[in-house]
Amino acid sequence: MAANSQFSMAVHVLSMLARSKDENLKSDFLACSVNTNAVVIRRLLGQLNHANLVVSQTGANGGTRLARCPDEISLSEIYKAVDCGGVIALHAKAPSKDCPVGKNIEAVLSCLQREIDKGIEEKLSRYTLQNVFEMVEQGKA
Amino acid sequence: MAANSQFSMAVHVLSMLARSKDENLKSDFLACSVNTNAVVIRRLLGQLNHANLVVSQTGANGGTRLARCPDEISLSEIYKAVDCGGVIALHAKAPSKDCPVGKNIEAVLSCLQREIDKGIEEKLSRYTLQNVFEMVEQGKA
DNA sequence: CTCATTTGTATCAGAAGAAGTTACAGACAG
DNA sequence: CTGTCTGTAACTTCTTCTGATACAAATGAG
Repeated sequence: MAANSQFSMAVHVLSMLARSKDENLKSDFLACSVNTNAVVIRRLLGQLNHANLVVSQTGANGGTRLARCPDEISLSEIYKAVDCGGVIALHAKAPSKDCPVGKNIEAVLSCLQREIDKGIEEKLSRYTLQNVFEMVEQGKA
Repeated sequence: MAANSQFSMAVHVLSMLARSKDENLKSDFLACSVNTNAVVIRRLLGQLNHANLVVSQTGANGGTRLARCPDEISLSEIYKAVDCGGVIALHAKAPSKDCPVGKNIEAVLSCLQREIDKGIEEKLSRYTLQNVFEMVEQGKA
């Protein structure tokens, strides 16, 4: 299970919130649709809240709703909100510094990583939550 | 430790092989530079061999060398050779089919995933192993 | 032919990280 | 005040990657 199923969950949850515009949705209800635990959802919502994508409310009749209109939320914002740690993971353990390749490879790779991440965000920024929501509603990708 | 440190290791190892053109390198030696275990390297080389990027030889004086010139190996080939399972992981457990969003979200997400992967591969295909090798040699990314 | 070397795999133990669970304090509507 | 929710902490699985040991098969050297 990769670290970035977070992104999938986030888009799922946000689509649900987009669907019920101004109504507060409860973590329990969301968890049911995503087929996971309510606490997992709350942890995720915490990240989305931190990124100012959603607003939560405690207490009776509490729950969560979008902080903005769905067409003002780009997928790249969602991607950045959940920390899904890049495409290319650098070496787990640092390579040998005694080797001419090992000494420099990390710098080259992290440069490449930045460029790829930039590309992903550029691509994701073309879609809004509204777009996704509409695709889901039409039952067609 | 993400699944795609495989890609980093692969680029590292292939750079080493590019460096010592026609000489067979042993998994033990490579493991030392990458700072990992020889078996891990052999597992990785197995994938690269399967993708026709390297050629291995058993027995005394055995080892591994590139199957092609470094300027004929693009990074996107390396990316595809190691199975680093895409940027967006789909839901771990399938979402609820009773929910209008849960029912369709996976199709939309996997469509998005394909598009992003295509973008990554397009970006990676601009670089060859030769390019990386040169950057490493110059000690500059 | 025999032997030392090296890959290719299988298998298992350990580490790390994510997900699921339980529990409870704090906020808030009625 | 009471019942309902969120936010968070703490703990237990579960899964996946890595590391390690072992050994058969290949192969070059003597």
